[in-house]
Amino acid sequence: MTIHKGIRTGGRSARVQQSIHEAVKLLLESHDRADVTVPMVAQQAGVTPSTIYRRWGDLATLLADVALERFEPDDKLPDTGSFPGDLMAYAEQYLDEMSSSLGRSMLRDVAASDDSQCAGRCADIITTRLTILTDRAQARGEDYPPPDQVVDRVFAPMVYRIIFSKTAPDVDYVRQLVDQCLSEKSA
Amino acid sequence: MTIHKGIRTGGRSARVQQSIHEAVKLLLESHDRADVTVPMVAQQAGVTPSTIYRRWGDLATLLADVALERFEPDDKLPDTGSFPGDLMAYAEQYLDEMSSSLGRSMLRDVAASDDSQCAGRCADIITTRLTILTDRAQARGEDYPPPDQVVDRVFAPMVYRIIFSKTAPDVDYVRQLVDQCLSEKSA
DNA sequence: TCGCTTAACGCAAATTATTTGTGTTAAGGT
DNA sequence: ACCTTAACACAAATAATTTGCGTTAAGCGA
Repeated sequence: MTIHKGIRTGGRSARVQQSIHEAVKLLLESHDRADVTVPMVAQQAGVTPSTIYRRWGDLATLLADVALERFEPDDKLPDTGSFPGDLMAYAEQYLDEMSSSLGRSMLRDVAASDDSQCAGRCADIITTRLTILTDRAQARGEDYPPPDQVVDRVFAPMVYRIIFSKTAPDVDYVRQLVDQCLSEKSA
Repeated sequence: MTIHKGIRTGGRSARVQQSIHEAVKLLLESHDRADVTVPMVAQQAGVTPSTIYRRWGDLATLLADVALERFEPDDKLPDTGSFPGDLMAYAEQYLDEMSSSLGRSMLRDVAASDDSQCAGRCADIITTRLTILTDRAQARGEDYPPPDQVVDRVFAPMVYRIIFSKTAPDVDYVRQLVDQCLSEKSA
């Protein structure tokens, strides 16, 4: 018994949603983000445009939804044996994924989403993953900063520069952020 | 002799641009950002839609352009007599402007802009204003952090929370950011 | 398992937004 | 004052979005 009262999550609906998500991802590889349209996605996915409009409302919402799905991690965070190492590895991986042209536009799509749940979930993903790292640290008996502080000191600056700066941040910059974050009190 | 080679910046062009900007600002007060359209703006401004499409390309670009104009400060930064006071005043003012529903959507519009110059100028405005504050601090003989560090420590977290967090940051949070930023070495 | 209800879809017509071709106006330079 | 042509208005052509309605099948309960 599902919790939802009437909203259908499986069967054909699930297949349609998946094929539309796939279509977006496929089109985004060969086309510029600016010239992919709803009818284009619909044709690629083998559905009618009205299906997409009825479900997502507009292209921006759909793109944000797909981007969010991509942010959802499928791989485990590598355990380097120490919190500083774990954090550095995650931060570098995040930079690598998000500073690319595609990652950048995905970040923009989510940021632009007027649905506050969408952008919120994006932030939740980072916080959740950081909590995994701090849990590990605690289990090891290490000293560590709270996840919120890591967000402020490392990920917020990184995301800010990716979105607003003309030049993408490099690895050295991220290392600096992590080092500075770790050389402080745990509040 | 203007530097531009053929691009017209005055006379009718300037009047049309201004009336379109005014129209956007007016419409954004009574309508939700999601349901203002190009033809709607055109009618309000007394121009034809094709004028807007030819000049800005699409609604998103126009909205980002108008938002950027609004970010451009018309008032002077208040001189409180010390760098900590100046910075706190500016940070609080920024929070006040950007955490409103309108400010939030303006920030999103600029962030979503695929024109890298647009988002870049948004960041430049902050850095430029911070440089004014550090120049004052230097003239007073105060110790102060470099503008880039203030961006990382104060404005990046603030903007990140405004865009991605479900709940807007409050004044206490910003005060904490400023305090923490100032209690560090000037790198 | 078998119906029942209705969410989600396809299809096509109606509406609205965007692009494009052409003529006109006036900004910026000579 | 006189060119050149950027920027605009207008309207026709195209493309995107919305909407009405019939059909399919997901989720639910007997």
